[in-house]
Amino acid sequence: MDNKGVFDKITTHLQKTGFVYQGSQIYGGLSNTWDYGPLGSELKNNLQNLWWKKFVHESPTNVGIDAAILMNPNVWVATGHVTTFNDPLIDCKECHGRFRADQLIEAQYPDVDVNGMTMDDMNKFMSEHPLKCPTCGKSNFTDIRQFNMMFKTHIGVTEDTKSLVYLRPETAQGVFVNFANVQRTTRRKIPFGICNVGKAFRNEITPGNFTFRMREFTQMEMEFFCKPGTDLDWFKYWKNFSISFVKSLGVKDDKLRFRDHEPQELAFYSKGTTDIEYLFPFGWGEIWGIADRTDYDLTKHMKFSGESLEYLDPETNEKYTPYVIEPSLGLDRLFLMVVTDAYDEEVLEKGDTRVVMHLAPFLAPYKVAILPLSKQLSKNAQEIFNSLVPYLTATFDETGSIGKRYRRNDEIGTPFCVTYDFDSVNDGCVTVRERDSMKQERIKISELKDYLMEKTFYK
RNA sequence: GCAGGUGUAGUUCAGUGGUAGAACACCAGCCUUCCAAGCUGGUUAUGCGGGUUCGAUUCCCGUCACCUGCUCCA
Repeated sequence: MDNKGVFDKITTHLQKTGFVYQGSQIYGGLSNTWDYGPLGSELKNNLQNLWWKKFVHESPTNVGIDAAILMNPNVWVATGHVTTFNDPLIDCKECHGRFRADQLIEAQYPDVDVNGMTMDDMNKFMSEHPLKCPTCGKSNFTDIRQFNMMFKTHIGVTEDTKSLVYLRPETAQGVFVNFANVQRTTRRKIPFGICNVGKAFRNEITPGNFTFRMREFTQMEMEFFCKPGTDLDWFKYWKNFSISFVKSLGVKDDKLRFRDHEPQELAFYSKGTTDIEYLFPFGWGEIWGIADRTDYDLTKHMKFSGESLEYLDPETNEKYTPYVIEPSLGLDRLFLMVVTDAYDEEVLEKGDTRVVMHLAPFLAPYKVAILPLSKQLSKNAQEIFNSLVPYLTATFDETGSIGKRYRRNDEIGTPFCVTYDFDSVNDGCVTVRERDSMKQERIKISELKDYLMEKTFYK
């Protein structure tokens, strides 16, 4: 089977089993929006909580915040998002190809400095200097149209420019504008990090590959503030910390790699960026970007807000603007990586196949399935279910043969199946069947909770 | 946004200008009682909106979604 076929199977499986649904499905859908179903939302929450545990709870330096999606529009003026990310697009009227005007001018007139040109400048330049279409070679373009990747909306009832606000294109700025608040209220000393999780919105021209590139997505970001000059050491530290977190989720080592950005592809704010990439069926894809953002953001916010965001080192009395290391992670991509890596079709001895999601137990939507061997035993099995759910996510299934119910749970990644049989009534034991090995062992019902919690705990 | 392709049960596929079929899945009952068994019964579909026609799931137009390629991706 080719890679495309594999990815199709995985995305179909996710939709069939209730991990992910197409958005607004009964209305014919809405392009590239996806809803997480009962299983998917559990898995997504698990990933988010583990990240929070590692980066906030277990960290001696870091704290977390939950910043608003809507921000004062001047935030995005300060960061350059309003001006810099207006892509000047033109279409070739002959072959309908679409291009960025600045890139065409730069390529065909290398002596011209396009960075200083406004949209009007470029339109004027094009009328005097014909541009050739790279595809068909003709010179017949539309006027330049601006394309900004930020979603716009309005506060209040009138849709005038005064009330214009943007949906944040990244969660990072919610941290930067709160840098001084957090530092003061938590009495943090540099170095320390602030973590923020939430939705971000980018009006991409072409999203795609299922949930890999969406217009609405969840970012998990940390901004780690450190003294200038120590930034490279911290960059290495958080790069290694991040990759070890990804590896702890149980994905295959040979499908992970670091990729350093070439100098010319670095974002305007970044001194250096490394991506952690995963080998998806459609190719290597970025999961996590670790960037040295220098003092770019704080400096800009000081300039545009007029507020000081400098840090006074209480020991040396030195005053400086901190540098920032940013490990920035797409939760939806982490999710897609985990489920892609876990999906497997096994051929069994009898020649039939089973679909198995080899999810790490601590990630599984359900840690355990409670299965009465017969419907006559449902009442007792239900009591076991009730006793476990305060501690673990569990599911209960009494329909179909026992083998069928094992398969159903294999398909959604449930690591343990507990069968209550006719002997259980007398000996107080149940059969615990493990997903990956298909091995079974008898466990006392009184010890079941501790047994399962131990086996499904993230360390 | 452009070009090409595709839309029929939950899934995979048939089929037709005149009552839309199957397999698997799902539900119920019987049977069975630790890895997709069997029997019986049952639920569920022509993406949406127009047009042509006596009649459209089928032909035409539009729209929406998906796939492939291009453009884009802080």
